[in-house]
Amino acid sequence: MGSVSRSSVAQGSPPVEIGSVEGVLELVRAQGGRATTARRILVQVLFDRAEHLSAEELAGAVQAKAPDVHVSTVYRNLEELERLGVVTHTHLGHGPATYHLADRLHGHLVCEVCGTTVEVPISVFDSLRKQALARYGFDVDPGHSAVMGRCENCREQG
Amino acid sequence: MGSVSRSSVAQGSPPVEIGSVEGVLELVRAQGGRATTARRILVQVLFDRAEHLSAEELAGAVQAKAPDVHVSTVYRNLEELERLGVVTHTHLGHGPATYHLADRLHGHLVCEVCGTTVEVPISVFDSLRKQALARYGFDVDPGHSAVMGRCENCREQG
DNA sequence: TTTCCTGCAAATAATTTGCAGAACT
DNA sequence: AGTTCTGCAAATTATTTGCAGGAAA
Repeated sequence: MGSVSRSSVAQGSPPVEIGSVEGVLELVRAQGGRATTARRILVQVLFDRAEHLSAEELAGAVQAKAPDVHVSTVYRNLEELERLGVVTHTHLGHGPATYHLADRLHGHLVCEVCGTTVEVPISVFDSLRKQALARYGFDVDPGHSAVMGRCENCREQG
Repeated sequence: MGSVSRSSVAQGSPPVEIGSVEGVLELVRAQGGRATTARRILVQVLFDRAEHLSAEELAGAVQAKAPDVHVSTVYRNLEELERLGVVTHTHLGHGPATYHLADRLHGHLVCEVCGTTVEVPISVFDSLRKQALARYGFDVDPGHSAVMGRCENCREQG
């Protein structure tokens, strides 16, 4: 137990550190992938901006640094990063899917009136999770879920 | 208690009975809407088939009776019926939105592997609901929500 | 120099909208 | 008759895919 990635064994490959841009790129390389400019900038953006961003928005942010990067490239990279467990996406009701780093795990409460997303700790899903597993054999993935309803603001108005 | 819609009062307008096709159409008329063929068949289909159906699938079912009804008409009618509180829709992860009668209220567990939807009583959401309200002022709408995860089958395989 | 990646264009899927004519009331 | 609805075509939005050239390893 203890340090998972620090110990340097004789001539083993260096530990993969997933908490940094270069760490993620190393992981990509370890899987036979390559550290391209588009990829590096996308990962950088994901680290810099913690919000829920759509592929389109991510593309915009990437294009601020490298104007030629196409949305389709962003989609392909997001897919790849998701396969590696670095990124997670969520379907928030209407609108496009949103993406963020997998380590920032949380549930989503999405207002069906104004669209605002409230991030909540996954512990809020504990009871639901337990019941779903016991009664339906269903293993809830809170980070991938969007629960609809009305946010405080809209509740006061409506 | 008992019959909600049977009593015939002196000369008041007849009570709107929402539990039948004609009842729904009456409600539509009461709002200035019209009882068209497309509308009637769509409502019929919604009563007959309790499953989660996409607009496309509903259109298909309607077209079995009236071949010329267009998907866009189905979309427009679903929107209208939703406004009247007769129909509810849910976004189930990927894929199209699905629709069903509002009285069949339940939550949805959607398998992120095979796409299967498990319907669960909204009581499964009680704890989540209570916490969301107390801690975030957020009023969860369980019937509109899709919680992602893995169904029993896919859990056994993966 | 080999394989992976990218940009671009075009395809696909889901939904929405404009419009002129058809159908309810 | 007057307004609401409908079918169709075309526009929109989100995402995926084929391909030929460009770039990491």
